[in-house]
Amino acid sequence: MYNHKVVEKKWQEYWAKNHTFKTGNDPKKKNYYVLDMFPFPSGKGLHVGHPEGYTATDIVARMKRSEGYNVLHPMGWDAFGLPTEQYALQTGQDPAVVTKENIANFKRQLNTLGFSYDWDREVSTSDPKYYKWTQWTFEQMYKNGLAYEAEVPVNWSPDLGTVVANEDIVDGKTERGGYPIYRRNMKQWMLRITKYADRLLAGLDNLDWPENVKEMQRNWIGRSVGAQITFKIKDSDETFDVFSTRPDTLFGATYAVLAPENKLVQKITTDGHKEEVDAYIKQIESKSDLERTDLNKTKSGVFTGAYAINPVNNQKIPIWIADYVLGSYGTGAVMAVPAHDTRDYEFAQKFDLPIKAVIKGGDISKEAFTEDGPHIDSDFLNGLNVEEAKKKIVDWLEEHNAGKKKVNYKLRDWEFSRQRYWGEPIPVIHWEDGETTLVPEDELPLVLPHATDIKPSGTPESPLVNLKDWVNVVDKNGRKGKRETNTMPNWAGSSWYFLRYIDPHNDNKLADYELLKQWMPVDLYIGGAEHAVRHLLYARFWNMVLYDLGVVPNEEPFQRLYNQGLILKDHDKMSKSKGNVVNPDDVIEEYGADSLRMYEMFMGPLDASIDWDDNGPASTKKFLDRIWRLFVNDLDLKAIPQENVVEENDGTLDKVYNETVKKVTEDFDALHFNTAISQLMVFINAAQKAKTIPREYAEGFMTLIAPIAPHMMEEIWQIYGHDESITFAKWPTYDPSKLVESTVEIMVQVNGKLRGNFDAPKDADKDDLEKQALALPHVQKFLDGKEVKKVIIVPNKIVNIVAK
RNA sequence: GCCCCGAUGGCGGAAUUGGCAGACGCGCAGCGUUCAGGUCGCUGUUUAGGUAACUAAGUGAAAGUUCGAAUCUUUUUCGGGGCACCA
Repeated sequence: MYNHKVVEKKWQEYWAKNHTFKTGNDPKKKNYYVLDMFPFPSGKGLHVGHPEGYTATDIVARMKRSEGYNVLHPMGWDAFGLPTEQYALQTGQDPAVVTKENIANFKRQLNTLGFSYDWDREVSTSDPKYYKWTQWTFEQMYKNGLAYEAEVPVNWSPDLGTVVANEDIVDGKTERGGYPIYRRNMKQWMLRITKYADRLLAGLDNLDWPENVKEMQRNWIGRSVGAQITFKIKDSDETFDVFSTRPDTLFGATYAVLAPENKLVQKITTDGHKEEVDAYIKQIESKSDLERTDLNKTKSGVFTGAYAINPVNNQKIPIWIADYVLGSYGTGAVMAVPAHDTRDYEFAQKFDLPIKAVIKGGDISKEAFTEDGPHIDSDFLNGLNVEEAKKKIVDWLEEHNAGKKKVNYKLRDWEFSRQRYWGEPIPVIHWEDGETTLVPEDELPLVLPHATDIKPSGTPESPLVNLKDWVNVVDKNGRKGKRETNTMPNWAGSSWYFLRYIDPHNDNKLADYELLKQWMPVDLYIGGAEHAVRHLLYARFWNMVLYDLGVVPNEEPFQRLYNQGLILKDHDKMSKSKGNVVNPDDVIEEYGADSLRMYEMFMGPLDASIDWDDNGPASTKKFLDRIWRLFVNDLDLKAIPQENVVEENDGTLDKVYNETVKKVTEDFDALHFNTAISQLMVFINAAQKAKTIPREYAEGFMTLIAPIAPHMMEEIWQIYGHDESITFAKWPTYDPSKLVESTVEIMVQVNGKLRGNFDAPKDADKDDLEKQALALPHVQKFLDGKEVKKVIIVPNKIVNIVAK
């Protein structure tokens, strides 16, 4: 009887000992790079969601090896990060030690699943040999003006003791922990990702990615085209710019609004309104972002007492401040056209500001009219529709030096500083004379010093500030300086790990250019949809920067991307607090890794979120046991092939075998594992009924299913007398001539309803088919008393008789 | 509020181009094996009527296009995901 505990261990040891999955480098073969999103090694270990994507890539990797490719299938660790630091803090441990333990546990678990990783290429983002190159890339960015320090409004989380990036905020709260965030001005390291906005947008078009992920990135980048318009302030030399996608409505601007944080506010507010304005600003500042959005269910704002001059008609319009105008987008100021913008309309209604229609259509006594129509009351724009008017007004603005065409993005520069300990030190020194320099390249890596007190400082400094010996430096001229104490976010290390796998031990370069050229871009990248924006946008940006530096050969790193779905329990996400977590260790113990792998692939489409069925692994185990009994005769001393597996082929299984080879090959390539497995079951059902099974077909079947259930297939392969691992067994091919039969079944319909069928030779004459169909007694019954109007014949499929 | 995706038996899901709806598996029922249970093998399983052949209905709902619709079009309901004052 098959014992998964013994056999799986046996082959896992065999693969490790023989380095079976060492990346091939045969120049005669083509290369294939199949990549998993590497995990964050948390203390909880793997849950059953991890193996889903990992099994999918493993199947593809094993299939490609069999098809004769050099395959790169690596694994590593996204090892820096806040959760480890918090856990270490709570339990009084060193994050480095915790990380090491967690990695060991993850690696053990991955190995019990039988994944075919090339462990000689393992990387960890917290390894100084690795983050040397994270720091090196940062320095290149700094030298090229892509990394800079700035006093910017940031998302401060007092609970996490650090700022977080815009990308890390969900529903106004931190993505990790769900803590409130507050706007606060802080000096931060920033990466100029906005410079790449257009390329990040354009590059999406040629990628084989899920459409929704592309759409999310497009929305995140948020490109919009409009005009920047300059307004003068009445009785003042000051001016301000607004951005608008609807410059054509300029004649309908009846007031202007500045963001409360706009610096101009203090300058222009008149004495009579100062108190009110200051009170409003103060109220806004004390609220978290979430409260601010709640607050804004109804509009709020105050008048500054100042007026702006509309450049197109020299009318004076009041300037208000309101927090529905964001300081961080566009120019932090808008011209308000209440007649044709719903937000401005709501505001004008509340504060009784004038509403002036400049486009015909709609009823502005009820709501804003935002659709297209001819312009009215707009001087030289009258009669034009929106598109024409936009062009004309931009020309006019440029002619009169009052504005210009402008493209704006929602994307903002990447906030790159974290006030925490467990991350890559930013390799920068601030000198007493105000100069800022990089740590020289030949001194990299700048190693994160060991620290015992890693409590967040609650200030813009990280816990590193307490390590005086490390922080304080003196140069050769006796000039004193302090090291940057902020660390990088853990998105840094994960933005380029796929490059390091290609040349993981290189001490002189991030990776060898020639090797990168051989392997990049990644052919297939599978991971969770939660990384649709952040990781995938950062990684594309990082790779583009390296591309511009001539370090990597491709602008886009991931050619084909796929998101696996979630595995649910009782129609809900698995989580410790709900107590519905399934541990893969338990499933492997009871049913074996092969059964778990197969079940997760058989559940349904890879990208669907599906409920975990507790007896799912039992059902795939049952199927695997059937395969074992069909092919293997267990004798007391030794297992041998079953005697009905023979050298001769009686032809019974020709069709189903060739169909199986075709369907499984195509389905694996398309990542349709659930239907591939059902076809493998169809073959076994047929083989079980057959008197004999040709050895060629038996072994071909083993090769097809080995990527899903590698342990058992290695064992059977060995029983069938092979000395080598099934890993490199040649992938079977099919004979198309065996797929078609000489006779086909023709379905007969009367008025579209199925009434009978008959067998006919393939590609039979249409007239014959019609005659035979009409002659069927059952069909005759339905034609009784009716006149045949028309007969439609689909060759080799259907005859439809239309009768009345 | 806006954008995207989806809805098929008791359950998970199959169904190239519009052409036999429900592959494959789970579950359930019956029979055999077994002292018994489990395993294993066989049979049945969309619903209604009928011993059966067969008939009728049937892919969230309503309408449409077509000889023919799970598949295409329109409207609508529900579910999931994303964005959310982005001017």
